[in-house]
Amino acid sequence: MFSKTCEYAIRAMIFIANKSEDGAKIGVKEIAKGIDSPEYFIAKILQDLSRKGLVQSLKGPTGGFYLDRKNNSCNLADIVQAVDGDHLFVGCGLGLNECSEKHPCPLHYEFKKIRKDIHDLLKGTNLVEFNDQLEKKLAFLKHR
Amino acid sequence: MFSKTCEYAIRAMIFIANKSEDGAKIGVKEIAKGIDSPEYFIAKILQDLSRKGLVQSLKGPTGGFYLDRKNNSCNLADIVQAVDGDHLFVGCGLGLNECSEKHPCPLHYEFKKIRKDIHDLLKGTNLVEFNDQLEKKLAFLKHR
DNA sequence: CTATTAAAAGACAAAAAAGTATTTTACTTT
DNA sequence: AAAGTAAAATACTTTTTTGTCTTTTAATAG
Repeated sequence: MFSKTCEYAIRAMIFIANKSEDGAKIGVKEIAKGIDSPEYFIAKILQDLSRKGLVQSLKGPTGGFYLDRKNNSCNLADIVQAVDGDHLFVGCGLGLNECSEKHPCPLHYEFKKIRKDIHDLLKGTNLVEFNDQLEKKLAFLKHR
Repeated sequence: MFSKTCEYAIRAMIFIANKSEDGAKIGVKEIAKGIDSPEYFIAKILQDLSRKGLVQSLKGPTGGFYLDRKNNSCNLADIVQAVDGDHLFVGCGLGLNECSEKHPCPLHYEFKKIRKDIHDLLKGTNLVEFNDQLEKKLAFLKHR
């Protein structure tokens, strides 16, 4: 569904949203531990998201990653879009690059609905939405 | 959603189902042309599906790929399962390998529904189902 | 101002996926 | 039986994805 990069990105963003509620900044090491991801890899991913403005960062001591007001209202579709592009949302399920209403693949209309459901779900899901569940340990971002 | 291999596999299987309605056998070249795929690549994919019994094949002159009665009732989920495994149907959307009702990722329940929809759609879609549309050129398996 | 800290940038490496080519095997037609 | 055909098997190459490491830049604390 998502690329590995994108999976890590979503988990990291939820993690940061959760940990930086009070304006704190979170370092790469803590994030990597918190979501069970390779440290250098998630660093690279976050740098990319930072360049794209989905997350804020600050260098130096007490530095780290955090979200500003705008980032907080970011939804999961924004992250997927930034990392994997819109392929999942608009691409042909069978890989035809000319698939359209005028020239549909056999599954065009069926997939349209699925893709819409996925997009609606992600678009309607805000980063901060999980803070409660995470705190109460009703949901998890790592393996155990 | 699917791997490239799986996309080609589905398109090829639908193509074969369509072309071998009357028991004819279809060669790799014709298939590759019919679905706009790399010839050697689709050959390899079909050999794999043949080994797994999802498609029949015969060597030599007048040889090629075709479907027997059983294969005809094969649905798209069977193909996806054979090529990509069950990852799409049962895996965690965020890549946690220990994701479960007892230890859910934040999106576990939402994804559960999506995955079920995808599975139901594929499971409920038979190969031969598209013969009509394809013949009437209401649906296509290649780029133009 | 200096030392330290942490992200940014960019180069590198490994693994997996995608794609190609060659040789072997099996079947048919003559 | 021999020649020709088409899939099977297998080896190989390229590209993409995933993951790691080193150097540079920017911020802060002392």
